[in-house]
Amino acid sequence: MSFETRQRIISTATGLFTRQGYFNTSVRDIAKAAGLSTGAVYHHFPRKKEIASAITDSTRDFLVTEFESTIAKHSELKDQVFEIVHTMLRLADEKRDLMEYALHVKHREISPGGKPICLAEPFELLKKHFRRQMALGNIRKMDPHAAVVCLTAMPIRFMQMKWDGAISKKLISYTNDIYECVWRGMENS
Amino acid sequence: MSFETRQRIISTATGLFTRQGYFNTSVRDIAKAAGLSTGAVYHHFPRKKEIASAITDSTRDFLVTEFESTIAKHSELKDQVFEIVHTMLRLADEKRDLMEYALHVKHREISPGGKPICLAEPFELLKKHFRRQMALGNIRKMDPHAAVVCLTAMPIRFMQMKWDGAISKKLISYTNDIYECVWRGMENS
DNA sequence: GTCTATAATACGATAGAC
DNA sequence: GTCTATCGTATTATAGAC
Repeated sequence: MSFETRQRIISTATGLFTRQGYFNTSVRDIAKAAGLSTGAVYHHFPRKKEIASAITDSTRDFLVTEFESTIAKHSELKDQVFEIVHTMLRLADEKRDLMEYALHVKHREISPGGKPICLAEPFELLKKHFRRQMALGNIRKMDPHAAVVCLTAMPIRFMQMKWDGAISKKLISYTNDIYECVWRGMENS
Repeated sequence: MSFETRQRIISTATGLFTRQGYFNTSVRDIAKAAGLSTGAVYHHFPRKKEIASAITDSTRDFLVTEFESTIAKHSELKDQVFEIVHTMLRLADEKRDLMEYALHVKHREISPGGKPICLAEPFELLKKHFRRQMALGNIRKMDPHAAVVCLTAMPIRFMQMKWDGAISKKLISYTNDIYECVWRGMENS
């Protein structure tokens, strides 16, 4: 099945989908950019939609692993919060295609009923963690949804603004400002 | 030019674009849903893209007016912040199509170089206001971008989650939780 | 201003040779 | 596994009657 070819198709498509959108990218575009013919692409993926699904799956898995190891780095919640904010911004700077695909591509338009990556496993992972911390009294009492959104909303909005061209600086340079807002928003004081 | 017909095309298209996406909506779809023929639609709009532009323009104007009057309601910043959060959530509940179009439709995919509505005039309006408040010492010193994102990120993320089906309750019911996080994040204490 | 009919094109997907 | 060639279809947009 030529694993490398399949992988090249995936990474080529990720770039094209995020840069020009799923619907503005034809299978011909992907094939040409990957140095293949349309026939070859269709040999690896029965449908265009399946290429998008493959990207979604690998992105989701990557983010779950990344979040798990980020949380494991510290024992104090305060430090974990800083580290999560930092990681999200760093990934947006370093793996732009991957993060933009996860957050910006409208999966619902591609396959009806499809949930965005950020609301699936990676989001649930964080929600569970903060529910425990809330029970322990380490953050204020509030709706569990609100706690996770308090943590992720600012990093995500900054990413979206960066991708939309409203920010030119590296996102990582906003780490402290964002962390301060986030932590003050949830700390139990 | 039959103003009502033009208006019916716009509101019909807004619903279709937000529900099934710009690229999954054909001009035939719009015409049929509006009770017209494709020829009639093309009489009012030379290109499909222009329909999207017309929606964008009216949405932007609406939001600017809405934000201006919301800020004018109170003199205390604290109250203004609550009111803005409340207004954003209320609009998302009451004018879903309009808000979802403003925030969820990927304008960049429709016309290259197009900025999202939320980053244009409405966003700039809030940024100017908070820059003044920061100079007056009413909120903590931080990057002006960060201050506005601190205010808008949580309401916007909640909207996106609602539209993606992750939330079923009315958004307005989260007003207090969101306001607490936002205000604690920016207050000068 | 609205209709029907159709032109022109691009796309997803397939067939069959190599 | 990869290629070229092509089918069938859907889409944007136009032409011309009413």
